[in-house]
Amino acid sequence: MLGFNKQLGTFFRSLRSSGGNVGRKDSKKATVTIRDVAKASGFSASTVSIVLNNAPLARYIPLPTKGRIQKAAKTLGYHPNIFAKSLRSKRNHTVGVMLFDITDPYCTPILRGIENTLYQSSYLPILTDAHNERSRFERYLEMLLERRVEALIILANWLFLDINILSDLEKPEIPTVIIGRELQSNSTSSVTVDDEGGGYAAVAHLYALGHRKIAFVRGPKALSSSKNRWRGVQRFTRDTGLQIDERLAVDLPDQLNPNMGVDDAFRMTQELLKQKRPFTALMAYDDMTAFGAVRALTKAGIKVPGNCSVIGFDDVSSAALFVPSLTTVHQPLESMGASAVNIAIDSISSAAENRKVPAIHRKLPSEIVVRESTRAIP
Amino acid sequence: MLGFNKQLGTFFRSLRSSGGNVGRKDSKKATVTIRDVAKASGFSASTVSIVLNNAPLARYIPLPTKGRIQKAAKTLGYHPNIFAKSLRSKRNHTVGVMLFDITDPYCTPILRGIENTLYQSSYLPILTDAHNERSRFERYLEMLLERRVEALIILANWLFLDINILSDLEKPEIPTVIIGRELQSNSTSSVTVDDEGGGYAAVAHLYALGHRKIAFVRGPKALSSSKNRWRGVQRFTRDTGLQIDERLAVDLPDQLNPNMGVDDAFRMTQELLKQKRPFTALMAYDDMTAFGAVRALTKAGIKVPGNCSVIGFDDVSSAALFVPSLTTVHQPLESMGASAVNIAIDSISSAAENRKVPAIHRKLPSEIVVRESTRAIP
DNA sequence: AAATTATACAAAAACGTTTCAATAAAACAA
DNA sequence: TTGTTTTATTGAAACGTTTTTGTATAATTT
Repeated sequence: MLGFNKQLGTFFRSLRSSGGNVGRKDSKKATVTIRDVAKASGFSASTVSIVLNNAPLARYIPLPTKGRIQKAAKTLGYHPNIFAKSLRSKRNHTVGVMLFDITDPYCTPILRGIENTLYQSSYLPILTDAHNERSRFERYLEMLLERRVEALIILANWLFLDINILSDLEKPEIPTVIIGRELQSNSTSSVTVDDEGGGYAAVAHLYALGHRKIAFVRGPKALSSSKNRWRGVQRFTRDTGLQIDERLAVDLPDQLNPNMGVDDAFRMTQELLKQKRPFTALMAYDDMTAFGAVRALTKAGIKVPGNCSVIGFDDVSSAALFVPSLTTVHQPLESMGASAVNIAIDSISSAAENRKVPAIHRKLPSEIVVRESTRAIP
Repeated sequence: MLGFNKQLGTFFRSLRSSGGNVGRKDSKKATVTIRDVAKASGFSASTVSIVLNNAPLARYIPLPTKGRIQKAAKTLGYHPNIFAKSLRSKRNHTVGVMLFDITDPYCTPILRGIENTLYQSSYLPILTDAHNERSRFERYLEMLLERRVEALIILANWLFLDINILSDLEKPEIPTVIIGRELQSNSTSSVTVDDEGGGYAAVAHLYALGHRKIAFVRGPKALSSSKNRWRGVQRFTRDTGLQIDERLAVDLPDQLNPNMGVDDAFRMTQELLKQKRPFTALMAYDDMTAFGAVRALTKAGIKVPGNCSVIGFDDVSSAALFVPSLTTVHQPLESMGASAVNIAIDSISSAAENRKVPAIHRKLPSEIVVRESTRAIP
């Protein structure tokens, strides 16, 4: 606490534009530079740089010298100018994080994972949000590349990712990892969750509770996660012989706003109910969809989970708060963010050493978390 | 779509490390610099710089010259090196955004507002998240200052802000605006919402619906927003003579995790119920608190809003999705973010012109949004 | 004793900009 | 004509680092 004030105090002073270094010749200098430290310590700027960065040559510098330099740097409140540093080293310890829609609750935990892991390596994220607009994505991509971020982490949430964007990403020679969308590319890494396994586990859960008449509100057809989750369901039906009534399976419309998913799901569920085909459980594409479905069911006088079980996917933070709290397939979002950062940082250092490493594709397991919205058939 | 590929294509090429500029002498250059443009266009680097930046001197440069330089820059795919640029100009079009907990749903819309407004001015945010840890905040503060961000925007969500942090912020000579906490400081600007007015409106809404026996789950005592909202309630009681039973007013414990607010509220509401003092409405500190309260009420067999109305505060995105959807006091979060950025950018340009302007303190009105969780007394 | 190697430091050359001061030509005024 | 201003362009000096190369001195080996 106290140490902070002292430490940062001198830092601020050193950044201040009023003359910090008294007693020097004309002394109207704004910041304290490496040369100031050199003069104060009695060594040259080169030596100071070598000592302060622990460069290879620092091996030859005796301890007393190091000590004096470090002391001088500290008392002067020296902080290297990051622009000059980057200009030389071409590195800036910054990565670009590109979201497609920060409004999507799916983002937040991933962001937390990204930030936390970056922090451990003293990297800082520059955040951009494409608002689901392609042109905005491109603009941001350009801005980030101009800034020479050392890596790119792209959050492909709820994204109708067309092939072109992928190919655009191949061009820049900068480590890139995309979260939530697997590419067969060997220049862009990816971190995904096992959607198919999750879909399988979700129906399996309902099945185990005795449900046989199950309705499905699938995600938009264009979404790869939607396809994969459904593939898991189909695999389960093959494995067990469970019959799916296709008339009880509807698709959310292709649509850019993830939060509209709730309203869409609400409507689709109402239409499902209009058909008067009984079902005892409903599997939703994701949690937002599930929220919409529960709302429709409740409004129709169908109790959840009393008369109908509902299962979601994602485990967004509000899933646990919902009444009834939502049984769902948990995605390890924070880990995904962490994973992406680890891949990115590894790539950065590989590139720094001129080692070529192929793209990494990591698929994390999902895990079902049972809460109140599903119940065994009486 | 097509234009993009062409544009960015040359950009990528220009950043590539394989020799981009063929035909030059030894031609193993990694990037295309301003001198390349100079040679290609037949003018000097100075002129190129002046033209491309529209510097004051550009006034004297005839159009044909400008044209040739711009063409050369474009065909070469020249993009100025931002480090060199910043090294000279001491500006980098970057602001630091410091959150105290990104997990707090209150953050997201503000972040959206910040990002969107920055985008308009071609600024980019560096995102940090203190995880409610003081030491982490300090570390991040130092990192951001080292990077010479041009301004600081601090999101004081659910923060037990001690005086020291405030005073620390006074030191750096960099425009700073804090969201969610008003300071009397005249060096740090602030953007807040009218908590007192919101508290007043909330209780007024319940009163108008006929409720007279109202329970309160107040926020942690240390939180200024908690105090201010309660002050609004008290003002209302003075204005109307409404009686508040102090035994029906409880406080959330001081605690760092905003999402734990739900559990805390759940417990506190249960204890409220144990007292067996009847109440027909409950006003919660914020939406999270309200979620916890609804859960406790529902569990105790008390229907919301049938037997008890509940009102929240904040209007986080899940408030509308909740069943029943939550009546709450809407904070213009996105506008708050936008407002903060506008203040910050204004301050930056004032500082650039050596104009001293005092800190700005903006207080935005809140607005009640009526949904399902409140109902008139029969 | 001479030759070699290890140690300890510094000078200078980048890195890619922007900007100030200088220059030269052209235009204008006296 | 000469002197002054305006227009058009440039060389060179920063900006603050890091890194390479060079040069002493000291330590070690032959």
